[in-house]
Amino acid sequence: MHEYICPKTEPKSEQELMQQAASIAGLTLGELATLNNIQTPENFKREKGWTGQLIELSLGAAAGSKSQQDFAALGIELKTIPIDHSFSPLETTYVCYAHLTDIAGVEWQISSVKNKLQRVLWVPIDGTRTTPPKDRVIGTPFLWSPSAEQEKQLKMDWEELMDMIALGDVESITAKHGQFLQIRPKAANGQALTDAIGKSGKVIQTRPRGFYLRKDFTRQIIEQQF
DNA sequence: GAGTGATCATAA
DNA sequence: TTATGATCACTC
Repeated sequence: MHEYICPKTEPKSEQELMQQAASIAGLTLGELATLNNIQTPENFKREKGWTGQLIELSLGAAAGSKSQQDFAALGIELKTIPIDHSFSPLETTYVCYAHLTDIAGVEWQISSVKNKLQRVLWVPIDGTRTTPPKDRVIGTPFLWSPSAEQEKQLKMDWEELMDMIALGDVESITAKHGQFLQIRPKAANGQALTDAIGKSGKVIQTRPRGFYLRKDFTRQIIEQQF
């Protein structure tokens, strides 16, 4: 176990990334923030993505919003996941933005959902709401790839949801669809609109959506680690 | 209490 | 506006 040192560049190998990841396990978010010279918010009512960005910074991920994996050169995506004391996920996990137009011919194999989830470095973090951010403890990060069974489950949900979008049924999709992968609104507020396919192929305006992993799915991933 | 739908910050 | 990082908070 080596001591945590702020990265200056992106990790060049999986081994380098994993060693860096292991070095933050056991630290609190407050300690890690201090080591990186940033302030820890009192709560996440406003800066909801703060944890994820702190971990990205700590592991040397290139900043910015790119529709690529966090460590593109290594083909690895970074995700933090809030868990309780029984290692159970407290929140669903955002995967990616859902495109609602020009989706004809898009297949699972080339979908951004599969692309993002191919190899994920999960960083479990104690996310009990009663624990202030600075006292939340980082767990042991681990690398995961979907098993054949898990990928099949995701593919089925994805195909069902994409079919509905393609057929102009976006507006009837709710978070109840999909057993493991769901679609929910993803926007700055309820007023945001984007183009989508409507009935009879007409272009309509609707609220932007994103793909999310249900807690049942992420719980499987975490459990298979222990 | 769980889960869905709503919302916050930031970059390009 | 799209997309990244997610959690909040209301309803059931």
